[in-house]
Amino acid sequence: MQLCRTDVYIHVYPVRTYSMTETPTNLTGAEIRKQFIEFFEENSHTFVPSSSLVPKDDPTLLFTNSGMVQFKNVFLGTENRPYTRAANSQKCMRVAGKHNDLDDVGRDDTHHTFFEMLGNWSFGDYYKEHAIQMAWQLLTQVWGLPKERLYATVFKDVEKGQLPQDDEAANIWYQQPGFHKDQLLYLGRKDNFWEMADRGPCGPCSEIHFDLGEEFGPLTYLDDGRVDLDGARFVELWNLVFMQYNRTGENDFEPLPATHVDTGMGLERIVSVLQGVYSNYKTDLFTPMMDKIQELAGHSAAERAENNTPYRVIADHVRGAAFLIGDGVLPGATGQSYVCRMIIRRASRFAAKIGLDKPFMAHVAAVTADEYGGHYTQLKNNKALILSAITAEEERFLSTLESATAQLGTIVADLEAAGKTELDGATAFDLYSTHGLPVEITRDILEEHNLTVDEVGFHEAVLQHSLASGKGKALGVIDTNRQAVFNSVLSELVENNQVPAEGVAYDPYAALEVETTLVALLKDDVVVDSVSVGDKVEVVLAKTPFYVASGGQLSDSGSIIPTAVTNGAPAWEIRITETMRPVNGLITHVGEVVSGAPQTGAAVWAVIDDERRWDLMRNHTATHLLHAELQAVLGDHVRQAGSLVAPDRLRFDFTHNNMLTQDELAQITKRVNEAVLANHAVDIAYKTQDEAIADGATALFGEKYGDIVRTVKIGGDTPFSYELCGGTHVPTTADIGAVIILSETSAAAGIRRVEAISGRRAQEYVQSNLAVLNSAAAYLHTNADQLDKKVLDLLQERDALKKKIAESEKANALGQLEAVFSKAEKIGEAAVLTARVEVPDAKVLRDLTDKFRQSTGSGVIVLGTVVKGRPSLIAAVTKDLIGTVKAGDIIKTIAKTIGGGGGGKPTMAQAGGKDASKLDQALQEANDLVKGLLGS
RNA sequence: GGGCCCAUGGCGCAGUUGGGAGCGCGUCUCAAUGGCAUUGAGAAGGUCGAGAGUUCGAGCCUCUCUGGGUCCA
Repeated sequence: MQLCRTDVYIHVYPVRTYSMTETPTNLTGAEIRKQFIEFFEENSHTFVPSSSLVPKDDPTLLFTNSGMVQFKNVFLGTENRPYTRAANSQKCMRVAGKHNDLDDVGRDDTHHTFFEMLGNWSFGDYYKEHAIQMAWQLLTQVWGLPKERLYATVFKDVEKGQLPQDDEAANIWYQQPGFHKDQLLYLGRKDNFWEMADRGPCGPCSEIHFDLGEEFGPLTYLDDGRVDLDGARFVELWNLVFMQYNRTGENDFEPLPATHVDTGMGLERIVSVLQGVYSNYKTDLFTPMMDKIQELAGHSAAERAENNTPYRVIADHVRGAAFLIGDGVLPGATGQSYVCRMIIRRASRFAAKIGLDKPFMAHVAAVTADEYGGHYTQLKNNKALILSAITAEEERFLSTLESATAQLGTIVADLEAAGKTELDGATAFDLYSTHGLPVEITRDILEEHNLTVDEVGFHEAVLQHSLASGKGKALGVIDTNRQAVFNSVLSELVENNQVPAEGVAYDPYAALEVETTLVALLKDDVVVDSVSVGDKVEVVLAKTPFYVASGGQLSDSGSIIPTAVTNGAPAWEIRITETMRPVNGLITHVGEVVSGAPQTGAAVWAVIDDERRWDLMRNHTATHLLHAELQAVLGDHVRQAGSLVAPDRLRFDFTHNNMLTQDELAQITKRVNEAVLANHAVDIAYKTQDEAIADGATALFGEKYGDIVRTVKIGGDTPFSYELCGGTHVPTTADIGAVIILSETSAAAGIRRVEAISGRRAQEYVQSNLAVLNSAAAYLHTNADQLDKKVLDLLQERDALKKKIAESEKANALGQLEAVFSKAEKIGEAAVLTARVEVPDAKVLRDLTDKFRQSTGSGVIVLGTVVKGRPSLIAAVTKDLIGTVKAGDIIKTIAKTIGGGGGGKPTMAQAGGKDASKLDQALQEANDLVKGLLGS
């Protein structure tokens, strides 16, 4: 298997002459990318397609930020690939975390959010000599870069003097044909030593720098007389990393069993050098988008030149957003999705500066998709989605701005009314953090009113907000200690031959129980030999039938019991609730010891809960049917955007802009159930990724494909569902039973969510709902199919009766009032009435007081009643009297008498209490009180 | 993962130490005009996101949850 060659064949391309300023190459960016890959293919490298921008199974990274990300586990020794030499052009994103270039984008010619990194790799194959040799040949012979302008750096441990200086690399450089020996420099750890993390594989590196020439200024020199490569006239082209150590401690470097090469060269940069344009944005990687922006803005060449920054920002960000959406990252509020939103909004802001204040980016994104779709097919395949998602985000941003701007409008009015000239920082920040109004826009609007923002206060608010947010654990970051524990567990097990070199044997597709060995036990992340009842543990087995949650399907649950039987029963049992893959190659079973004392080394049965597993399989296959029928009924724009396969339900998110109609839902349900009844075989096959895609299998977003993929096909030779999928499925579709869609909702902008049940749950659901329906029909003396009409009739009847009762009660109460009106006394001009009435609720009491106030020009009324055993009081005063007597005051006083409280406005107040027997007393008090007030 | 904001009729919104659920647009009916645009009069339409709590009383206060917005990680 090992493809270890010592005689490196270097393919010789025809020599190309090249002179920097006079005749730059006419190669396009796409051709340069292609030549890079072909050059290394000719040198026995395997072309490995770029992995997704979203690193799978790597919670420490938000985005793929260099070419080696997809090979990380190969370097760590936990993953094997069928090749030892690889080359690719990797999609990268640097907008978050340690590498964050966002604020620099647009200000200069070299920074990007999204970029491509060319690289070649050796996994225990060739080393320094051939890596340098091939790099030199590609740059000088194939691409014809002038040798006198190329500088190389190698490692010297100037900081600590601990590691040997890399004379080996230096000597190789000296041997390269035409290399200028005085153009080699030794640099320290900061520049020329590469580490993946604090611990792990690392080694010296060698960088190749290019001298742009005199027009970028004179050569500058360091104190010791060496040329300063950080000077303005140099660009770093290529970094060759030579991995040879495993760092095990602060000062401990052990030699790796095999040495590796990892190189990286920014595509945009090498293209700008080869095309002789000195700005990444002037290469043909960007000019088509820049031209489109100019066309949309209607600018002249001079206007375009004046607005270089907005042009660069828009071109970069739209390109980045297109690639993100192509990899399934839609604009949203968290994680990667937020970054996608952020760059679209940032572009929108800069677009406004050049008059593009309506959604327009889809036109630019279309150019990106066309230009890059040849090499990156996901751009071509998802073009419609990319365009619609970008437009939707622009629209959302514009409407957010509109409502936030309106809010700022009232704030401005208040400021001006108060005669202030400055908006406080907290408010400015609140407009941003709560309502999404960027502070730049706030400043612009304030400026129009000759107002300013308190910048100091604003920055303080930013800091506080960031501090408050940082306290929460960052998204899914596994702490490195835990990872180290699991890595050492795995390597020890492999070393002792307790698990195979490629890790724990994983086969969730065959038997539901297997006989194996318990090879490790962990409690609180510490390896232990035995555990006891009640302990929460993690169990490692040599092989496992337990499914590890992935692709939306949840883990299996089950038991681990010893094969040895004591007194007719297993000596112990561990209940497993979840399985995990903390590091590649290692699978842990998370659970609790329910009996006995399990020990490492025991021969065991690993037994899955089979009914639950069948529920999962039914729901997973049902998900595939649903996906296929959604696409068939709604159209080809339907793409999976998330999926949950649980034992009791399935949830499927997909891209679609409108709510589904009842008709569509009915049709989809019908078709899915027809597919179930047709009893199609579910065919599982393993093939290469290329074969599967060529065969018509649906590749989902964000999948990291190995070289061999698992395909799930339903419908025989003319399949209607054909997906790449690692999940577990029923053998034939009739095993699913009925599929019932329970709900259809919105999951996010442009994404609908369907929830459904199948199998046992569907059966229970139908049975229990039918029971309810039938008993309801029986109560109403009708049949189930007439029930809805009957209920409607009853509701109408009920409403009519309620209305009638309310009217008659009100009439009755008014009648009472007329009867008590006569009891009203005259105190001066004012009529005073306190009375007890019988009414159904407090609302009628209010109606009565209204009636009183309407019929007497001036007066005070206090009414009392008892509703459901509790006393209730109301007082009302006509407006002319509220200077003398206030309804609220009366109520507050007399409410105490009935053991309650109350209040209200001067004209009307209410109270409730507990002691109904004191109601008459309270009314008498009210009468005395009012007379007293009016009399005085 | 954390901070803040929002949720009231079909839509857009108001609702002021807790005490009458309202406005505009739209819908329906009637009238004016030969008809339409339109105008006038009237009507229907709301579990105030869900649940719990405090209170005599909650759209309003407290807590939990759900959905949406927004920023930070």
